[in-house]
Amino acid sequence: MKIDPLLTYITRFIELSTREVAILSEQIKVRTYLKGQYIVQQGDVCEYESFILSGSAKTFFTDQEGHEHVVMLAIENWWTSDLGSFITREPADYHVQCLEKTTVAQFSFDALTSLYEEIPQLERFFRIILQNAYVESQRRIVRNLSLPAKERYKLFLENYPEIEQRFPQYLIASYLGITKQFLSRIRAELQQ
Amino acid sequence: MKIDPLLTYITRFIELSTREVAILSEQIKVRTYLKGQYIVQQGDVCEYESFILSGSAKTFFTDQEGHEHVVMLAIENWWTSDLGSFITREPADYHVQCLEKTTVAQFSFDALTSLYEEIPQLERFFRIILQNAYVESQRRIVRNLSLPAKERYKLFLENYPEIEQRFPQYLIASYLGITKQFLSRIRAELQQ
DNA sequence: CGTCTATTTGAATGTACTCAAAAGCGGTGG
DNA sequence: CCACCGCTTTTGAGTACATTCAAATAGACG
Repeated sequence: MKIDPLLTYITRFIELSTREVAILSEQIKVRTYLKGQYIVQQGDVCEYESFILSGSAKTFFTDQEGHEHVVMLAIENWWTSDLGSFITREPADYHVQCLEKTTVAQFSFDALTSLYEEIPQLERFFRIILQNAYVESQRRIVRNLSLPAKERYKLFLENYPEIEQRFPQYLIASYLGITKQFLSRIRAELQQ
Repeated sequence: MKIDPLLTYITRFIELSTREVAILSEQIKVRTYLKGQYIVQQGDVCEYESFILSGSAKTFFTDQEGHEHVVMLAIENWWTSDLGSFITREPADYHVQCLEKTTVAQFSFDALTSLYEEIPQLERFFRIILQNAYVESQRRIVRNLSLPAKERYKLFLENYPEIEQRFPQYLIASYLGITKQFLSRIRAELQQ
Protein backbone atom coordinates (compact mmCIF):
# COMPACT_ATOMS: atom_id res chain seq x y z
CA MET A 1 0.00 0.00 0.00
CA LYS A 2 1.21 3.45 -0.90
CA ILE A 3 1.93 6.25 1.53
CA ASP A 4 0.45 8.93 -0.73
CA PRO A 5 -2.13 10.07 1.83
CA LEU A 6 0.70 10.71 4.27
CA LEU A 7 2.71 12.67 1.71
CA THR A 8 -0.35 14.71 0.81
CA TYR A 9 -0.89 15.39 4.48
CA ILE A 10 2.70 16.43 5.11
CA THR A 11 2.85 18.71 2.10
CA ARG A 12 -0.13 20.63 3.39
CA PHE A 13 2.32 22.05 5.94
CA ILE A 14 5.78 21.92 4.37
CA GLU A 15 7.26 21.42 0.93
CA LEU A 16 9.20 18.29 0.08
CA SER A 17 11.63 17.79 -2.80
CA THR A 18 11.58 14.58 -4.81
CA ARG A 19 14.73 13.55 -3.01
CA GLU A 20 13.19 14.19 0.38
CA VAL A 21 10.15 12.16 -0.56
CA ALA A 22 12.49 9.31 -1.45
CA ILE A 23 14.35 9.54 1.86
CA LEU A 24 11.08 9.63 3.72
CA SER A 25 9.59 6.70 1.85
CA GLU A 26 12.61 4.64 2.62
CA GLN A 27 12.39 5.23 6.36
CA ILE A 28 8.68 4.65 6.67
CA LYS A 29 7.32 1.19 7.22
CA VAL A 30 3.85 0.35 6.00
CA ARG A 31 2.14 -2.30 8.03
CA THR A 32 -1.31 -3.83 8.12
CA TYR A 33 -3.01 -5.02 11.30
CA LEU A 34 -6.10 -7.17 11.56
CA LYS A 35 -9.15 -6.24 13.57
CA GLY A 36 -8.33 -6.58 17.24
CA GLN A 37 -4.56 -6.47 16.85
CA TYR A 38 -2.53 -4.13 19.00
CA ILE A 39 -0.31 -1.42 17.52
CA VAL A 40 0.89 -0.54 21.02
CA GLN A 41 0.56 -2.49 24.25
CA GLN A 42 0.41 -0.88 27.68
CA GLY A 43 3.66 -1.68 29.44
CA ASP A 44 5.74 -2.06 26.27
CA VAL A 45 7.74 0.81 24.86
CA CYS A 46 5.83 2.40 22.00
CA GLU A 47 8.11 1.83 19.02
CA TYR A 48 6.24 3.79 16.37
CA GLU A 49 4.36 6.88 15.50
CA SER A 50 1.65 5.51 13.23
CA PHE A 51 -0.24 7.43 10.59
CA ILE A 52 -3.46 5.66 9.62
CA LEU A 53 -3.75 5.06 5.88
CA SER A 54 -6.94 3.04 6.21
CA GLY A 55 -8.92 1.61 9.08
CA SER A 56 -9.31 2.82 12.65
CA ALA A 57 -7.97 2.37 16.16
CA LYS A 58 -8.72 3.15 19.76
CA THR A 59 -6.26 4.28 22.41
CA PHE A 60 -7.33 3.14 25.86
CA PHE A 61 -6.19 1.92 29.23
CA THR A 62 -7.55 -0.21 32.02
CA ASP A 63 -7.86 1.28 35.49
CA GLN A 64 -7.50 -0.41 38.89
CA GLU A 65 -11.12 -1.57 38.88
CA GLY A 66 -10.63 -3.10 35.45
CA HIS A 67 -12.63 -0.48 33.60
CA GLU A 68 -11.50 0.56 30.16
CA HIS A 69 -11.12 4.24 29.37
CA VAL A 70 -10.87 5.43 25.79
CA VAL A 71 -8.29 8.18 25.49
CA MET A 72 -8.57 8.65 21.74
CA LEU A 73 -10.31 7.34 18.67
CA ALA A 74 -8.53 7.58 15.33
CA ILE A 75 -9.40 7.03 11.67
CA GLU A 76 -7.73 7.67 8.30
CA ASN A 77 -5.29 10.59 8.22
CA TRP A 78 -4.93 10.65 11.98
CA TRP A 79 -1.86 9.86 14.01
CA THR A 80 -1.88 7.30 16.72
CA SER A 81 0.69 6.19 19.26
CA ASP A 82 1.54 6.60 22.90
CA LEU A 83 3.60 9.73 22.34
CA GLY A 84 4.78 9.88 25.95
CA SER A 85 6.24 6.41 25.69
CA PHE A 86 7.57 6.99 22.18
CA ILE A 87 9.60 10.04 23.13
CA THR A 88 10.82 8.88 26.55
CA ARG A 89 11.32 5.20 25.64
CA GLU A 90 9.45 4.25 28.80
CA PRO A 91 6.63 1.70 29.03
CA ALA A 92 3.40 2.85 27.41
CA ASP A 93 0.47 4.02 29.54
CA TYR A 94 -2.01 3.03 26.88
CA HIS A 95 -3.01 0.30 24.49
CA VAL A 96 -3.63 1.13 20.85
CA GLN A 97 -5.86 -1.47 19.26
CA CYS A 98 -7.26 -1.72 15.73
CA LEU A 99 -11.03 -1.74 15.44
CA GLU A 100 -10.95 -3.07 11.90
CA LYS A 101 -8.31 -4.13 9.38
CA THR A 102 -5.98 -1.15 9.52
CA THR A 103 -3.00 -0.06 7.46
CA VAL A 104 -0.56 2.42 8.92
CA ALA A 105 2.62 4.25 7.93
CA GLN A 106 5.08 3.98 10.80
CA PHE A 107 8.02 6.08 11.94
CA SER A 108 10.32 4.30 14.35
CA PHE A 109 12.17 6.39 16.90
CA ASP A 110 15.50 5.91 15.12
CA ALA A 111 14.01 6.60 11.71
CA LEU A 112 12.47 9.80 12.96
CA THR A 113 15.67 10.88 14.68
CA SER A 114 17.63 10.53 11.47
CA LEU A 115 14.85 12.05 9.40
CA TYR A 116 14.97 15.18 11.56
CA GLU A 117 18.64 15.49 10.54
CA GLU A 118 18.13 14.70 6.88
CA ILE A 119 14.96 16.73 6.38
CA PRO A 120 15.07 19.58 8.91
CA GLN A 121 11.72 20.79 7.60
CA LEU A 122 10.18 17.84 9.42
CA GLU A 123 10.87 19.62 12.69
CA ARG A 124 8.54 22.33 11.50
CA PHE A 125 5.99 19.82 10.31
CA PHE A 126 5.79 18.07 13.65
CA ARG A 127 5.90 21.34 15.52
CA ILE A 128 2.79 22.46 13.66
CA ILE A 129 1.05 19.12 14.08
CA LEU A 130 1.79 19.17 17.79
CA GLN A 131 0.63 22.76 18.17
CA ASN A 132 -2.71 21.79 16.71
CA ALA A 133 -2.93 18.62 18.75
CA TYR A 134 -2.12 20.49 21.94
CA VAL A 135 -4.71 23.18 21.30
CA GLU A 136 -7.31 20.52 20.61
CA SER A 137 -6.31 18.65 23.74
CA GLN A 138 -6.75 21.79 25.86
CA ARG A 139 -10.18 22.31 24.31
CA ARG A 140 -11.16 18.83 25.30
CA ILE A 141 -10.09 19.50 28.88
CA VAL A 142 -12.12 22.68 28.94
CA ARG A 143 -15.19 20.93 27.57
CA ASN A 144 -14.87 18.11 30.07
CA LEU A 145 -14.56 20.53 32.95
CA SER A 146 -17.26 22.98 32.03
CA LEU A 147 -19.98 21.13 30.15
CA PRO A 148 -22.46 18.47 31.19
CA ALA A 149 -22.36 15.15 29.34
CA LYS A 150 -25.24 16.03 27.03
CA GLU A 151 -23.50 19.13 25.74
CA ARG A 152 -20.23 17.28 25.34
CA TYR A 153 -22.00 14.68 23.25
CA LYS A 154 -23.63 17.30 21.05
CA LEU A 155 -20.27 18.96 20.42
CA PHE A 156 -18.76 15.58 19.66
CA LEU A 157 -21.44 14.99 17.02
CA GLU A 158 -20.70 18.37 15.48
CA ASN A 159 -16.94 17.97 15.51
CA TYR A 160 -16.59 14.32 14.56
CA PRO A 161 -19.65 13.21 12.61
CA GLU A 162 -17.63 10.54 10.75
CA ILE A 163 -16.48 8.99 13.99
CA GLU A 164 -19.96 8.87 15.45
CA GLN A 165 -21.07 6.68 12.55
CA ARG A 166 -18.17 4.36 12.70
CA PHE A 167 -17.67 3.34 16.30
CA PRO A 168 -19.98 1.53 18.72
CA GLN A 169 -21.72 3.75 21.23
CA TYR A 170 -19.95 2.31 24.21
CA LEU A 171 -16.60 3.48 22.87
CA ILE A 172 -17.91 6.97 22.29
CA ALA A 173 -19.37 6.99 25.80
CA SER A 174 -15.99 6.04 27.19
CA TYR A 175 -14.27 8.71 25.11
CA LEU A 176 -16.70 11.27 26.50
CA GLY A 177 -16.05 10.06 30.03
CA ILE A 178 -19.49 8.64 30.71
CA THR A 179 -21.01 5.16 30.95
CA LYS A 180 -22.66 3.53 27.96
CA GLN A 181 -25.96 3.46 29.85
CA PHE A 182 -25.85 7.16 30.43
CA LEU A 183 -25.04 7.93 26.81
CA SER A 184 -27.98 5.79 25.78
CA ARG A 185 -30.24 7.90 28.01
CA ILE A 186 -28.80 11.12 26.58
CA ARG A 187 -29.50 9.90 23.06
CA ALA A 188 -33.05 8.99 24.00
CA GLU A 189 -33.59 12.54 25.28
CA LEU A 190 -32.09 14.06 22.14
CA GLN A 191 -34.46 12.05 19.91
CA GLN A 192 -37.48 13.99 21.05
CA MET B 1 15.22 42.25 33.79
CA LYS B 2 17.38 39.70 32.05
CA ILE B 3 16.15 36.76 30.05
CA ASP B 4 18.79 34.39 31.43
CA PRO B 5 16.25 31.92 32.84
CA LEU B 6 14.75 31.63 29.37
CA LEU B 7 18.14 31.06 27.76
CA THR B 8 18.97 28.45 30.37
CA TYR B 9 15.66 26.78 29.67
CA ILE B 10 16.13 26.78 25.90
CA THR B 11 19.66 25.45 26.07
CA ARG B 12 18.44 22.45 28.01
CA PHE B 13 16.99 21.31 24.69
CA ILE B 14 19.11 22.87 21.94
CA GLU B 15 22.48 24.60 21.65
CA LEU B 16 22.67 28.29 20.85
CA SER B 17 25.71 30.17 19.51
CA THR B 18 26.59 33.59 20.90
CA ARG B 19 25.23 35.08 17.72
CA GLU B 20 21.97 33.22 18.03
CA VAL B 21 21.59 34.36 21.62
CA ALA B 22 22.02 37.93 20.38
CA ILE B 23 19.38 37.51 17.66
CA LEU B 24 17.02 35.97 20.15
CA SER B 25 17.56 38.64 22.77
CA GLU B 26 16.81 41.30 20.24
CA GLN B 27 13.48 39.81 19.24
CA ILE B 28 12.25 39.08 22.74
CA LYS B 29 10.39 41.73 24.68
CA VAL B 30 10.58 41.69 28.43
CA ARG B 31 7.53 43.11 30.10
CA THR B 32 6.28 43.42 33.65
CA TYR B 33 2.62 43.23 34.62
CA LEU B 34 1.12 44.20 37.93
CA LYS B 35 -1.07 41.91 39.99
CA GLY B 36 -4.44 41.59 38.28
CA GLN B 37 -3.28 42.77 34.85
CA TYR B 38 -4.15 40.74 31.80
CA ILE B 39 -1.51 39.29 29.50
CA VAL B 40 -4.25 38.03 27.18
CA GLN B 41 -7.93 38.97 27.08
CA GLN B 42 -10.65 36.62 25.86
CA GLY B 43 -11.89 37.98 22.52
CA ASP B 44 -8.64 39.72 21.57
CA VAL B 45 -6.05 38.03 19.40
CA CYS B 46 -3.28 36.65 21.60
CA GLU B 47 -0.21 38.59 20.46
CA TYR B 48 2.48 36.83 22.47
CA GLU B 49 3.86 33.59 23.72
CA SER B 50 5.01 34.56 27.20
CA PHE B 51 7.67 32.83 29.24
CA ILE B 52 7.38 33.68 32.93
CA LEU B 53 10.62 35.02 34.40
CA SER B 54 9.05 35.80 37.77
CA GLY B 55 5.52 35.83 39.14
CA SER B 56 2.51 33.74 38.22
CA ALA B 57 -0.61 33.76 36.09
CA LYS B 58 -3.88 31.95 35.58
CA THR B 59 -5.51 31.04 32.28
CA PHE B 60 -9.28 30.96 32.57
CA PHE B 61 -12.56 31.63 30.85
CA THR B 62 -16.08 32.51 31.85
CA ASP B 63 -18.93 30.23 30.80
CA GLN B 64 -22.54 31.12 29.90
CA GLU B 65 -23.59 31.07 33.55
CA GLY B 66 -20.79 33.46 34.43
CA HIS B 67 -18.68 30.85 36.19
CA GLU B 68 -14.92 31.03 35.87
CA HIS B 69 -12.99 27.95 34.85
CA VAL B 70 -9.24 27.76 35.34
CA VAL B 71 -7.60 26.10 32.35
CA MET B 72 -4.02 26.47 33.56
CA LEU B 73 -1.90 27.85 36.35
CA ALA B 74 1.63 28.99 35.58
CA ILE B 75 4.70 30.08 37.54
CA GLU B 76 8.36 30.81 36.78
CA ASN B 77 9.83 28.91 33.83
CA TRP B 78 6.43 28.08 32.42
CA TRP B 79 4.92 29.29 29.20
CA THR B 80 1.59 31.00 29.11
CA SER B 81 -0.60 32.20 26.25
CA ASP B 82 -3.68 31.23 24.31
CA LEU B 83 -1.78 29.13 21.80
CA GLY B 84 -4.85 28.50 19.66
CA SER B 85 -5.38 32.22 19.21
CA PHE B 86 -1.67 32.92 18.82
CA ILE B 87 -1.22 30.50 15.93
CA THR B 88 -4.50 31.16 14.13
CA ARG B 89 -4.69 34.91 14.81
CA GLU B 90 -8.29 34.45 15.89
CA PRO B 91 -9.85 35.87 19.06
CA ALA B 92 -8.66 34.19 22.24
CA ASP B 93 -10.87 31.70 24.07
CA TYR B 94 -9.19 32.46 27.37
CA HIS B 95 -8.01 35.23 29.63
CA VAL B 96 -4.49 35.13 31.03
CA GLN B 97 -4.26 37.21 34.19
CA CYS B 98 -1.35 37.83 36.53
CA LEU B 99 -1.84 36.74 40.11
CA GLU B 100 1.07 38.83 41.37
CA LYS B 101 3.60 41.21 39.87
CA THR B 102 4.86 39.18 36.94
CA THR B 103 7.73 39.60 34.50
CA VAL B 104 7.60 37.73 31.20
CA ALA B 105 9.73 37.29 28.10
CA GLN B 106 7.48 37.62 25.08
CA PHE B 107 7.65 36.33 21.52
CA SER B 108 5.33 38.12 19.13
CA PHE B 109 3.97 36.15 16.19
CA ASP B 110 6.16 38.05 13.71
CA ALA B 111 9.25 37.77 15.89
CA LEU B 112 8.75 34.04 16.22
CA THR B 113 8.13 33.64 12.50
CA SER B 114 11.40 35.34 11.66
CA LEU B 115 13.24 33.56 14.47
CA TYR B 116 12.23 30.21 12.99
CA GLU B 117 14.02 31.30 9.80
CA GLU B 118 17.08 32.75 11.51
CA ILE B 119 17.52 30.01 14.10
CA PRO B 120 16.07 26.83 12.59
CA GLN B 121 16.98 24.99 15.79
CA LEU B 122 14.07 26.78 17.41
CA GLU B 123 11.72 24.60 15.40
CA ARG B 124 13.18 21.66 17.26
CA PHE B 125 13.00 23.45 20.57
CA PHE B 126 9.31 24.21 20.23
CA ARG B 127 8.61 20.78 18.81
CA ILE B 128 10.05 19.23 21.96
CA ILE B 129 8.26 21.66 24.26
CA LEU B 130 4.99 20.95 22.52
CA GLN B 131 5.52 17.20 22.64
CA ASN B 132 5.88 17.41 26.38
CA ALA B 133 2.96 19.77 26.77
CA TYR B 134 0.76 17.52 24.67
CA VAL B 135 1.66 14.41 26.62
CA GLU B 136 0.93 16.22 29.86
CA SER B 137 -2.35 17.50 28.51
CA GLN B 138 -3.42 13.97 27.58
CA ARG B 139 -2.51 12.79 31.07
CA ARG B 140 -4.72 15.46 32.54
CA ILE B 141 -7.61 14.31 30.37
CA VAL B 142 -7.08 10.74 31.50
CA ARG B 143 -7.00 11.73 35.14
CA ASN B 144 -10.12 13.83 34.81
CA LEU B 145 -11.98 10.99 33.14
CA SER B 146 -10.91 8.14 35.32
CA LEU B 147 -10.29 9.44 38.83
CA PRO B 148 -12.59 10.88 41.49
CA ALA B 149 -11.86 14.39 42.70
CA LYS B 150 -10.01 13.23 45.80
CA GLU B 151 -7.50 11.22 43.78
CA ARG B 152 -7.04 14.05 41.30
CA TYR B 153 -6.26 16.39 44.15
CA LYS B 154 -3.73 13.99 45.65
CA LEU B 155 -1.96 13.66 42.30
CA PHE B 156 -1.99 17.42 41.93
CA LEU B 157 -0.25 17.75 45.28
CA GLU B 158 2.38 15.24 44.21
CA ASN B 159 2.97 16.77 40.80
CA TYR B 160 2.80 20.46 41.63
CA PRO B 161 3.68 20.99 45.28
CA GLU B 162 4.99 24.50 44.57
CA ILE B 163 1.72 25.51 42.96
CA GLU B 164 -0.36 24.19 45.83
CA GLN B 165 1.45 26.54 48.21
CA ARG B 166 1.18 29.55 46.04
CA PHE B 167 -2.39 29.80 44.82
CA PRO B 168 -5.64 30.17 46.71
CA GLN B 169 -7.66 27.00 47.09
CA TYR B 170 -10.53 28.18 44.98
CA LEU B 171 -8.26 28.46 41.95
CA ILE B 172 -6.91 24.98 42.48
CA ALA B 173 -10.46 23.68 42.86
CA SER B 174 -11.39 25.28 39.56
CA TYR B 175 -8.28 23.84 37.89
CA LEU B 176 -9.28 20.40 39.14
CA GLY B 177 -12.79 20.89 37.85
CA ILE B 178 -14.56 20.94 41.21
CA THR B 179 -16.14 23.61 43.41
CA LYS B 180 -14.18 25.30 46.16
CA GLN B 181 -16.62 23.90 48.73
CA PHE B 182 -16.00 20.38 47.58
CA LEU B 183 -12.24 20.80 47.63
CA SER B 184 -12.53 22.08 51.17
CA ARG B 185 -14.38 18.90 52.15
CA ILE B 186 -11.81 16.73 50.42
CA ARG B 187 -9.03 18.46 52.32
CA ALA B 188 -10.88 17.99 55.60
CA GLU B 189 -11.08 14.26 54.90
CA LEU B 190 -7.40 14.06 53.99
CA GLN B 191 -6.42 15.70 57.28
CA GLN B 192 -7.50 12.70 59.31
C1' DC C 1 -10.44 46.38 65.37
C1' DG C 2 -13.10 46.27 61.16
C1' DT C 3 -13.44 45.04 56.54
C1' DC C 4 -12.68 42.19 52.77
C1' DT C 5 -11.68 37.93 50.99
C1' DA C 6 -11.01 32.94 51.49
C1' DT C 7 -12.35 28.77 53.66
C1' DT C 8 -15.39 25.75 56.07
C1' DT C 9 -19.76 23.64 57.28
C1' DG C 10 -24.72 22.32 56.58
C1' DA C 11 -28.77 20.86 54.02
C1' DA C 12 -31.12 19.94 49.84
C1' DT C 13 -30.54 18.75 45.03
C1' DG C 14 -28.90 16.87 40.69
C1' DT C 15 -26.01 14.62 37.52
C1' DA C 16 -24.12 10.58 36.51
C1' DC C 17 -23.04 5.75 38.24
C1' DT C 18 -23.89 0.79 39.54
C1' DC C 19 -26.22 -3.35 39.17
C1' DA C 20 -29.64 -5.94 36.97
C1' DA C 21 -32.42 -7.29 33.39
C1' DA C 22 -34.70 -6.88 29.03
C1' DA C 23 -34.74 -5.84 24.25
C1' DG C 24 -32.48 -5.32 19.70
C1' DC C 25 -29.38 -6.89 16.09
C1' DG C 26 -26.26 -9.58 13.31
C1' DG C 27 -24.37 -13.62 12.00
C1' DT C 28 -24.18 -18.84 11.83
C1' DG C 29 -25.77 -23.33 11.50
C1' DG C 30 -29.20 -26.88 11.47
C1' DC D 1 -35.80 -19.87 7.10
C1' DC D 2 -35.86 -19.83 11.67
C1' DA D 3 -33.40 -20.59 16.17
C1' DC D 4 -29.82 -19.51 18.76
C1' DC D 5 -25.66 -17.15 20.19
C1' DG D 6 -22.89 -13.23 21.24
C1' DC D 7 -22.64 -8.56 21.46
C1' DT D 8 -24.67 -3.81 21.82
C1' DT D 9 -28.16 -0.86 23.35
C1' DT D 10 -32.00 0.33 26.22
C1' DT D 11 -34.68 0.67 30.47
C1' DG D 12 -35.43 0.58 35.59
C1' DA D 13 -34.34 1.28 40.45
C1' DG D 14 -31.34 2.58 43.97
C1' DT D 15 -27.04 5.07 45.10
C1' DA D 16 -22.98 8.09 45.20
C1' DC D 17 -20.27 11.82 44.06
C1' DA D 18 -20.37 16.46 43.48
C1' DT D 19 -23.23 20.78 43.14
C1' DT D 20 -25.95 24.79 44.73
C1' DC D 21 -27.36 28.02 48.00
C1' DA D 22 -26.80 29.80 52.43
C1' DA D 23 -24.49 30.95 56.41
C1' DA D 24 -20.74 30.73 59.68
C1' DT D 25 -15.84 30.93 60.57
C1' DA D 26 -11.13 32.09 59.72
C1' DG D 27 -7.28 34.95 57.80
C1' DA D 28 -5.07 38.96 55.97
C1' DC D 29 -4.40 43.71 55.71
C1' DG D 30 -4.91 48.52 56.66
